[in-house]
Amino acid sequence: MITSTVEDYLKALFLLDPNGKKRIATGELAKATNVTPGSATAMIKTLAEAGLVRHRPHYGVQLTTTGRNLAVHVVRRHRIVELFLVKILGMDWGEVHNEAEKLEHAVSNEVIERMDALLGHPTADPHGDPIPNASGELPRRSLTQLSACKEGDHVSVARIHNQDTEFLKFAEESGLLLGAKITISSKSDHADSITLLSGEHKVTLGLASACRIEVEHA
Amino acid sequence: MITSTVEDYLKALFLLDPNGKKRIATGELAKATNVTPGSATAMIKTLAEAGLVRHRPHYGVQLTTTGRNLAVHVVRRHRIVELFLVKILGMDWGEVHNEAEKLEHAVSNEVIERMDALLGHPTADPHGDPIPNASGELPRRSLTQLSACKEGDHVSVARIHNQDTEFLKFAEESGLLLGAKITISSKSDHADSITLLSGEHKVTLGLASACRIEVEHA
DNA sequence: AAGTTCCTTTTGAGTAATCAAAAGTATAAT
DNA sequence: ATTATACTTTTGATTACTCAAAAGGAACTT
Repeated sequence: MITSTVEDYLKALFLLDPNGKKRIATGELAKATNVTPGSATAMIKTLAEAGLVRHRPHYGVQLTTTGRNLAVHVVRRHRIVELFLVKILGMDWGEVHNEAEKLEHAVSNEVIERMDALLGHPTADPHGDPIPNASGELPRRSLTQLSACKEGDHVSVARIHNQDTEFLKFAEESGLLLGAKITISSKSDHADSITLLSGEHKVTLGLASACRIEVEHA
Repeated sequence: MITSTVEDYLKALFLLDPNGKKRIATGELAKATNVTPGSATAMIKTLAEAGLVRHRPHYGVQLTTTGRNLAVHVVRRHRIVELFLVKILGMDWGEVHNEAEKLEHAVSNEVIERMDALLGHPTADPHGDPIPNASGELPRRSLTQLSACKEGDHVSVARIHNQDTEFLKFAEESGLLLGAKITISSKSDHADSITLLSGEHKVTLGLASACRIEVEHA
């Protein structure tokens, strides 16, 4: 049986490289799963023995097709649960991530499919992250990082992939909600910041934060 | 931190004796938790060290106040989740038990309270089992075991505490749903059976099954 | 080419749970 | 009082993780 720990490692690998093209370093995986590098090495070995990853020592690790398939379903469960908690139970979008971290390992397929139907087969979770469908395919949208926008651009917020509760609270207060129409008022690579107009709000973000926000050109 | 295994043991002890008056034998606990007696002994020791149970070797084990309190909240989570799965997600009452066995360890208090509110603060789950309130108090109803009814009694089904999916399917097909009005048409202690009328259905049950059904006198 | 740095892997040890089987205890039966 | 039975506890081993710290490998400088 697949343990929830294994699911967490697979999910981490998937999120570090959704396309499965890159090789992931042990240290990267360790950081993503909050364990020491030694623990990651040990787990990589068992994942490789189970045929869930390919590994070449001192080089990197990559999901196999089997591994990716399992991972994508963990992500599906996570995102459907998140949306469910927000839409049906009325929870705050900033607090559902941690909740979903636990539930993604406990909800059955049956429950997920019922939630999915109740939600009308959604394609994105409350943060705008795409929800893989039941076959494990990710819906494709062409989004741009906010940090890559030019002065004068009119765009709408489509995704905020930052799970930090405090940041999400700030984003909400600044009117940076999903679907919000914003205008880039200025951008400075020297100052490492971007300023935008969102309704009546004038917000300045560092580029590090801005690249975690994705937008859609109107 | 309390592991989900510990929660399972506490819950089992609670369900074996909801009033906390009896001493539970190691073997009973082992059977309820599906482990070998040796495993139960080992766990009892760690529970006792954590102050969750009182134990006298070769005599029996009993929940402490702390242990009972934790247990009753596990049961609350379980039953609210069950009702939620049936009422909100439209699942079959026969299949939600196993689902809830996993979810009871994963849902937070926050989620449970929201489910509870959405369901209108229910007092019983889909099997008629009482749902403890947020303070851990069990609602009290005066129910009678179906096996203790006399010929001619008019009663209504209030609780079916048998988690076996097959039995629940049979009960449903026989019209033995919660709230169903039934009449005891005959009872034989020799034949170890009871026959009753439920709508147009005439059903005969063994007393072993009949004592797992509780009824309310009209 | 040698050295330094950074990262990865190995090693050894610990925790939480499990089981099978041996050893021990209490109760009931003779 | 002894024995048998039935249950409980102990023991020793296993699995699935974890960490800290030692050892090893790859790559960049100089």
